[in-house]
Amino acid sequence: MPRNAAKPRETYHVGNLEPQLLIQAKRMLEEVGPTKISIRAIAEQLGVSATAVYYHFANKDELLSRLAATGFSELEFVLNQALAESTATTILKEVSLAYFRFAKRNPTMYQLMFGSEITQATLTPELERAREQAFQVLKRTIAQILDQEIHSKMVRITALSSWSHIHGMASLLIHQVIVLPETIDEEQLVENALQSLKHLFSLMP
Amino acid sequence: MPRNAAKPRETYHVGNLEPQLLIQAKRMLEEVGPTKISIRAIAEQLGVSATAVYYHFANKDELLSRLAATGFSELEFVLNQALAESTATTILKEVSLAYFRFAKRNPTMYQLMFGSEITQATLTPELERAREQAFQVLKRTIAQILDQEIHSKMVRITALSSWSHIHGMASLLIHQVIVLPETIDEEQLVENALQSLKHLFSLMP
DNA sequence: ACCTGAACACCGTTCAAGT
DNA sequence: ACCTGAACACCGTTCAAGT
Repeated sequence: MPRNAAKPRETYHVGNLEPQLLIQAKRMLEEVGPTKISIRAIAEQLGVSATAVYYHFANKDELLSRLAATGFSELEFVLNQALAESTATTILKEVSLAYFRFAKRNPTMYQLMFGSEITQATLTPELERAREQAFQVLKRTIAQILDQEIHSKMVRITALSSWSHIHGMASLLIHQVIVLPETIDEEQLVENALQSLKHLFSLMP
Repeated sequence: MPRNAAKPRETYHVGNLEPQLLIQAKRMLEEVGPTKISIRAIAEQLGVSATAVYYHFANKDELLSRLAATGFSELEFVLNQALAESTATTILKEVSLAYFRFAKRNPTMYQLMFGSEITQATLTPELERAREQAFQVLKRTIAQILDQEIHSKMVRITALSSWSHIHGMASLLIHQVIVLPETIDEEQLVENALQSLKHLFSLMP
């Protein structure tokens, strides 16, 4: 018995199967997580044979890469939004908070985007572009704060370092390596994380 | 044909299968990565039936958890070593560097330790303890720098934040989200990452 | 151009049975 | 106490064939 009611089609041809596969894949990702997502199950849920998938995607890796790419586009969007709405003094906190919120609200997608399921062997150009564009927003943010050229080495390493910080927090929380009380205020948490590091570094040479 | 020559035993009984399974699992982890590790293959390589594994481990999750726990113990060890060998002015850099090096030298183990393969459903007490002990070293490091009680809230959030930073860097590099030149000096990289954040935060309110 | 069915080589896990 | 064999319900992927 299938875990989900198959919806049998009347027509042999589906029409626009490709986008439907991505939509269903996303749904399944949210339900079962990045490790248990399955091509056969996705196909079955759409009432289509498993092999139909292979007409539209080279393999599972490519489908997942395409899916992850949409995640990076969404992330880029929310970061750009935060950047646009922030003032000079709050810019780092606002962008970091937007990043953190995206991760917390889309944990399975975030795991897919940064996890081991997507091998770099099959890295789609589309995925690499989407990733790079999201990182660009972080670079713009940092360039603005530092008041330096976006292509400078200084901006690059600082953006990388700042990205690491917020990505690390998101990652540790999502994987439950650290557990915080349910009631915690996300804004306070990000603010505290930034301030505590500021203080720590002020003590260093 | 098996991908690895099975070594048939003469005796029915193996003796100490449990540790051997963990050793072989580690070997396989390093060869094929955390997503492709397989109980059947591990058993076959030891010349033992796949079901023998289930006498020693409840399931795959438990085996992987036990394996990950050894990773956290090793990490704890190298962190402690760095902490012991560092001076007051270099302590943060030294511990961060030790952490970063562990991740770079054991990428598949690191992926397993922080990835999606281990569900929190089957989180072994052993794994939780090992994790917590590694984190304790980071806390001790921070407590020393801040010159505060190790159990204070301030130490906790700062250690968490600092851990996020270095874990984020390791994670982004291992997953090839960012690619650095082969020739890069790890010590310089960590130093630059710390310094760039110090400067960034100095510009914030 | 787009999809199916059968087949292959894998999985993790169970259960009764063997030593 | 420790291990095996057969069986079940899954996978991803290929290939020839159908519409």
